[in-house]
Amino acid sequence: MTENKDKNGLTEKEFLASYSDKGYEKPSVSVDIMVLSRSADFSSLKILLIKRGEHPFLNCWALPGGFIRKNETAYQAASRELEEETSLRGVYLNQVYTFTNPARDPRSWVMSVAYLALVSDLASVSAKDDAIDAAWFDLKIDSGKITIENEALGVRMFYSLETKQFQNGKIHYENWVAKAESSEKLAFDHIEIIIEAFLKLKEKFEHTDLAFNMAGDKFTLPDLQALFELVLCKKLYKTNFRLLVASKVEATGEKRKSAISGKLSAEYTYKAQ
Amino acid sequence: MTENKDKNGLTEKEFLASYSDKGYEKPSVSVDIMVLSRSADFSSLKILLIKRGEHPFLNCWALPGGFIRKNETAYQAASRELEEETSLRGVYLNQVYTFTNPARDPRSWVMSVAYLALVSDLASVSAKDDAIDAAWFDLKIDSGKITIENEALGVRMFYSLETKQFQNGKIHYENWVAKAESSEKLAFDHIEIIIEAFLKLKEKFEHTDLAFNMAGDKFTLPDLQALFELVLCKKLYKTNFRLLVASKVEATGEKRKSAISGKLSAEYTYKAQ
DNA sequence: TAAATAGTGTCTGTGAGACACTATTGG
DNA sequence: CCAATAGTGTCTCACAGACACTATTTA
Repeated sequence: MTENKDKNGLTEKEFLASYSDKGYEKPSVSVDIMVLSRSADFSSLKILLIKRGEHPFLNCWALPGGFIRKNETAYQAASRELEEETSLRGVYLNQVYTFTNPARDPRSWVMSVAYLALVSDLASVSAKDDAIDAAWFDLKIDSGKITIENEALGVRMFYSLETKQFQNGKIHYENWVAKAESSEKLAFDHIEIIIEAFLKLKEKFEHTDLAFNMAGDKFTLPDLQALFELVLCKKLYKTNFRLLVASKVEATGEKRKSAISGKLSAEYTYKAQ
Repeated sequence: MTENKDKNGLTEKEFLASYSDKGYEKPSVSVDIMVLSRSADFSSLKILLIKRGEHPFLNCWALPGGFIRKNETAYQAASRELEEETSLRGVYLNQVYTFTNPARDPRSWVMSVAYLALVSDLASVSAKDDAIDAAWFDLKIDSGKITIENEALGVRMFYSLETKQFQNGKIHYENWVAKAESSEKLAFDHIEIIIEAFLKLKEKFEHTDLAFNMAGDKFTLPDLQALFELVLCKKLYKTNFRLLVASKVEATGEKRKSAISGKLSAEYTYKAQ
């Protein structure tokens, strides 16, 4: 194979030496990261947003992210940006979807590889670099609407969701399309990224151990259940829930106050299979 | 917002007019498509490969695909390439994963957005453009190995699979890593794309209606079951299988020979919910 | 006529969904 | 002491897994 010559009589080595891709127009490729956590009392989901200091979408809130550099993978870029902007390391980080609408960035042709990061402790973040204007927002996604707000900052963004039918081959799908209802809006197509990442999270939450990336090292079962209910957007039955997680948790022997109720509960840790 | 000026005193309009991204090095972005079908008698999965006529990987077999153009989405690019290379239109086509290893293409920095396409009829493809050297290969993925072969062409590619442990946040995963065991190999990292796409297909096959994109307009239940067994890599029980698909199919009233056994069976069509 | 396959009946175990109940504890 | 919550028992229903059996038909 390596000895084969192409129609111009070049070997692979010769071809590569002479190869140039200067002729083609190319896109920029960025990563955008949905960093998701929960409030200390397990009463709401939290999403990390960064205030843009530059055009376009100057002063708008946006997902953290940045451009992929020449000698790194998208994962490495997401990991690097996450550490630069939040000092977070070693957290759950996974590719969600790649957004390629050529009109998604008014500057130029920019694609974005979306990532989802899960964090258990809010405090581990905002410390670092105060030059960057970052803040945790409450994220509420329920039937028909998305609310993203930070009361202390007086910011509230509100989207309504329509279900839109479409078809792929023989399969009929329903998808959510968000429409901004507030004057403040997220930058770019970041609301779409949030929807996609949240759907993926929901899908995996019941059948994998994702929850334990958001629960903290030690937790009570009432608190863990509250977390599941936040993500799955529905009430769970205590008995069924405890059966579900029974094989994945281990009692520490300690008792402590549930964040959610202030009553004493047994304390557990995650037990990897 | 649109009236705000940035630190250089520019409005968004002025900023965009002066914006240039010429300074940054950018990757090329391609789409690669795993086109999957089945043999007429439902006895094996078929994958469409194209013989490369250029360096690198000259004369190697590769997934169909090509570069994304400036004013299209990745989906449109995949759709266009699929039609150009196979004349297929309107088939199931879905994004799988984005591969970004900077070393995946020896020419230069090339990312690839992988797509999975499902096709019910082999014949609908190879007709078109005979300048392109395209062929259907048998695809067998079972415990520990992948075989991709076309007996008529005398081509057989063989990979062994190792399960590799890795960790993401608190979650421990197992992933498959393929190692080529034959002299002929697929181009680029296409074996990884095949693995990823096949895993995604398996995941969705039982819980969505993907199967009906590969079954054909009319089919018998024994044939449909054979298809499920090919994709899920395991034998199914007739009773349970028929219960599973009962609500998704509708008898046409006709009887016909099962492709798999040559015996008369009732004929069904897909009934979308 | 025999071997193979289409098609149906039914038993099992598992897990989600749903209540009811007791034990404990903070206010 | 009472209201709220931790924790447990158990019933139901849907469904996957597993056999056994009858009906049909090709070879």
